[in-house]
Amino acid sequence: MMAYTYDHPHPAVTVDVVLFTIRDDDLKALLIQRGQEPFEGSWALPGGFVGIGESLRRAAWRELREETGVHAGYIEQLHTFGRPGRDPRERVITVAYLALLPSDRLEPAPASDAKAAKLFSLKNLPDLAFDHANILRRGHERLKEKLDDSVIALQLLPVAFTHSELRRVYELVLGVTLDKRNFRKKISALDVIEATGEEKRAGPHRPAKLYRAKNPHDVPFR
Amino acid sequence: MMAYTYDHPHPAVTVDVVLFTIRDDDLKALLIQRGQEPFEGSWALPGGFVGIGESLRRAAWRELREETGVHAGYIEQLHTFGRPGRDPRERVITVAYLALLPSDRLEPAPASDAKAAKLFSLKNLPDLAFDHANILRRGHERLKEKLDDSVIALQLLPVAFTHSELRRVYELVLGVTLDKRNFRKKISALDVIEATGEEKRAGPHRPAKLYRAKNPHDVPFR
DNA sequence: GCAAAAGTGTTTGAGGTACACCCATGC
DNA sequence: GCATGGGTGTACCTCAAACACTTTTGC
Repeated sequence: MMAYTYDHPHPAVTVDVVLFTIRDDDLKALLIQRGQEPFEGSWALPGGFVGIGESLRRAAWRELREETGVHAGYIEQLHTFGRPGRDPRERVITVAYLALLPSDRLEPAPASDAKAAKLFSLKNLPDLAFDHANILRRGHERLKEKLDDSVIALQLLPVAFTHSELRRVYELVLGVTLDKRNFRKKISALDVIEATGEEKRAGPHRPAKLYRAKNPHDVPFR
Repeated sequence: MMAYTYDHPHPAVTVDVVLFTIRDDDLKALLIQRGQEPFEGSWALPGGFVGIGESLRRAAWRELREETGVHAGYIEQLHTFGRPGRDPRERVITVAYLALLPSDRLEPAPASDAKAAKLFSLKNLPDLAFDHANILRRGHERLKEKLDDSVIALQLLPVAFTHSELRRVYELVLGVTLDKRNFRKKISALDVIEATGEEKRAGPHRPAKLYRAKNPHDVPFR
């Protein structure tokens, strides 16, 4: 067993990932069931220790992949949580990340030291380990803030999507209902999507036009 | 000499503080001159290692005080910077804080392992150690963002201030000039300041009414 | 009296909100 | 033919931006 020695005490540094997606007409967060103490068996955010030569963002991306099989699309730093005592083992400072992924690119597959990886509706969350409930809440708040002044909603949709689907993202994240016509006007003013020319038939009603992001920069890592 | 041993490598965790104030009709940042390697003699943000049982915010506040003699008023977490190699000694992850203080409550007094502590105009910054130039830039960006949708500007003013002084804070931080009448209307709509009844005489012109924050919560730690 | 900043309203344009009907389809 | 969601336009209101003159003082 290797040992690492320092002349002053060092906290441990972890990353944790709040990943949101939309599935079954619901905003969901990806959680894992811990396979180790502390909090063995509890649900928690995917995350883990930062490698000593690894960037924080890369660690977040790696831990998410290792514990859930999910390759994050969009990912941004959220906040750093370091209250002494938040981890019963030792002083642990965690850098939280917010990640978004369209449901069609997400199939949880528990691995590493997770017993299970599952999507949970925000309306029906289990108790979470550590201070993860708080981190998740902050992730949701950040997502709401960003939705208003950016095209981040495209990160939660497949490559081609209908206007209704886009509007539904806003409604689910913000927890409101939006006027169809006003929403079209707003999106049109942003000038960030364009019709693909295709249509989507989905039931006994007029088919919906499909759209895509105009600027590939709005949908990185795709 | 004590030694601290762990079974996997731990990065060091520091805090760094971007403190802004307004002095001599200019937006200034507080910097220290390093008294130790690495970057001995270089200018840098005040900051240092987080105590093993100390919260991040408290560490930021303490390091600022120890290195510059300044007791921060407003302080909020900015971002965490952890690129491997940003510190030549070892892996160091730093949690940056944004702090604001009215000039009348700030008298830099170098201490601890700083050779000097001084305010620098943002227009005339020296080269900075580590990635501190980048952190400082992010601090300024955050300050600009927050100015628009909060009453944070009050953190940069003395208890009583004139309308012109308040407007000048916005102008200096945002780097624009603002219309006197429109600005009054905007502030009035926010409903966060009230006249003290006093006036300020400052030269061969009509005296200006003095104002203060209505809600003490807008000026915490004062 | 003159120089200097304080103080004060109105007009205009843009953007957000409220609101109702026809269209194309599957069954 | 009917139920279902897709698609469209107008009126109103609020807020941001442009813009000029009078007031009070120190010298």
